[in-house]
Amino acid sequence: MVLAKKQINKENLLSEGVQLLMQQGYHGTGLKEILDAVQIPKGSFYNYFSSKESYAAEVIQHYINPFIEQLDSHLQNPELDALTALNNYFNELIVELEKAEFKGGCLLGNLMGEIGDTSDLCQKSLQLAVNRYKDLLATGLKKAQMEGTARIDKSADDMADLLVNTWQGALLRMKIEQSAEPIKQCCNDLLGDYFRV
Amino acid sequence: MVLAKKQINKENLLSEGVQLLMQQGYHGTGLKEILDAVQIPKGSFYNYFSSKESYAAEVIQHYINPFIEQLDSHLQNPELDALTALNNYFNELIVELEKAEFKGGCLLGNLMGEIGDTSDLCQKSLQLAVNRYKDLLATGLKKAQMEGTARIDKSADDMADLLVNTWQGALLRMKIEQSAEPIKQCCNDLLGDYFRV
DNA sequence: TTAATAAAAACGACCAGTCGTCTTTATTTG
DNA sequence: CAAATAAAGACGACTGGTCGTTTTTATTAA
Repeated sequence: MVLAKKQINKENLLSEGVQLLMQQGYHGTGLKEILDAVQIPKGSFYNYFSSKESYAAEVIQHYINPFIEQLDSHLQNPELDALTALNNYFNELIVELEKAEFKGGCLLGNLMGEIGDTSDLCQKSLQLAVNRYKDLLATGLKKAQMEGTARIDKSADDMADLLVNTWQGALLRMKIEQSAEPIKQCCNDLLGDYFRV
Repeated sequence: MVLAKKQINKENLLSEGVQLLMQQGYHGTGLKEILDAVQIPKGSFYNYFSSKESYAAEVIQHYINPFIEQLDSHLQNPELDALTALNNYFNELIVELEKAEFKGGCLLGNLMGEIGDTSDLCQKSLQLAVNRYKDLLATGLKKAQMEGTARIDKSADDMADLLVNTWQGALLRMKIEQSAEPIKQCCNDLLGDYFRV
């Protein structure tokens, strides 16, 4: 009961952190703003997290998990080949980003740029999150290779890296152009062309 | 004399801003830190700039100019074909980034992620800077197409977009991996493979 | 002397983090 | 089982310090 409430509070803090840190950045978001949003007193924050920095490190993991699950469920679909599944997954992301009117983008990309080389704690969390995500993409691409839809003269891991990086860069462009064109072009160029046999 | 000094002060503020904003971000850098570094009193800042935001917008332009000049001089080299010139230019960048031990990365990428969708002023400045840079890349790729080294079934402009975006994403990865491998792979995959005939 | 520029001082708002205190739960003792 | 004690959690007020910006004073140039 009490333990449950603590879990809920922590979960709420993490969820709100995902939104606020993604939209306003690490230094652009004060603890007060987060705590007000979830109605938790200032003094209670440090019962849940040891510092703002370690909080952000946890927010990063909390952010990436749903994406991994979503991507995985697409890849698990037995009716689709892996390359189509990847395409469908990214198209879903694009719809979401259009719905959000291109605000925020990706928490990982934003924090990599802002504090990726200044906060040790967050750097490690970002490494872990990005690599977990990249590995799943590589698994999908490997499957596409075995299905004969993806080229085999490049390793699935290298293609996954390229896809992650281009996607991140395209999200940055999306933010300043306020347009879905960069992220659509990313999918067309890589999934629709370069990765194909 | 006075006008000249004012110009020098402003120039120093912009140069220092490039370094600090790139390494610590917009919200992570206080005006005091910048002013202390160039030894200009805090009260004098608003004699040079109307706000921190408009200052950052000017810093962005001040940042990109040398890159455009550097890239342009490579492309102007009459002894090299354009694709080789582009490769040489990016290899120079990689050397610089290794020398800096992967700290900072690119001011444009970092600020796109942090404030690219929250500051109108900086968003416009980022648009201008990125597009000026991208257009020059497209010019180089167009030249490579005419020289027969780059594929012509994709427009030079689209390839330039892809190159900019992948480069930006690779820089983010570089920051958290503390390695030049992502940016090297970007060059290998695009300039060394995908863009070639 | 007047106008323009520079810089000092001060502004309220906000920052991450800590404090002592109070309440609730867990453990020990009779 | 109950009472006493200990530990843990929750909490708002407050810390010193910094934020970007404005107002006021001092200096310079015309």
